Amino acid sequence: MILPPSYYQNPDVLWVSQDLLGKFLMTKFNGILTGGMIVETEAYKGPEDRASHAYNMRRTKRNEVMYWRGGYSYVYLCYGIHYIFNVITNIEDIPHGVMLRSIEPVVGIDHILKRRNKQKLDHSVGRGPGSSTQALGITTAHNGESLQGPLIWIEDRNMPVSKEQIVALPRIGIDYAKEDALLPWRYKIAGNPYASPR
DNA sequence: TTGACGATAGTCT
DNA sequence: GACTATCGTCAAC
Repeated sequence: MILPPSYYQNPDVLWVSQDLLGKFLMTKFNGILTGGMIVETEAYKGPEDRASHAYNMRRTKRNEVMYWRGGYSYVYLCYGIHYIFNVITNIEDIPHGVMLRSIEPVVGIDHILKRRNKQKLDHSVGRGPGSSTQALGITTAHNGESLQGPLIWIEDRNMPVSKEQIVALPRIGIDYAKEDALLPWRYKIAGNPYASPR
């Protein structure tokens, strides 16, 4: 089942971040279907979150998509090398989003390995936001894309993830955000080798 | 297993 | 002109 627009328009971005664990992010570009299970996410809570591109309602050409209603992709280039994929949540003009940090490759693994320039599947193939976008072929060309398909969508495949399996940790790479850098808004599935260790 | 560090380019001040 | 929601490699432990 493809997650509907109403799912993304949920007002609680922390809940969505946790609920996305165990869901399947799918892409189909040029007829090539690839996908993986989401095992690690981070929440970004727009206006009051110093770590967010939309802190204090900052609105630029780059982050415009964050102000759309939930259910669209926000993709940007980081450190000049890596594409970062986010799911936009909440209603129009409330810039909340979930960054997808790590996936466990499941569908189209041979294509994923080719994109990642790897010989065989190991834990590093989908670990980290830059790696997971590369694995699924996502670039800034897919910024502002609908998550209802046909290019990008997220499926619920009935993979149960209990509350006890979810670990909350501080987010990564946002030291500039001062006290907000300590907020435990990174979530991962405990023990899953495709998520960040520890 | 952990830690330092360079690569690289778009965006904002 | 400075900064960045990172990754892979290499060296030391």
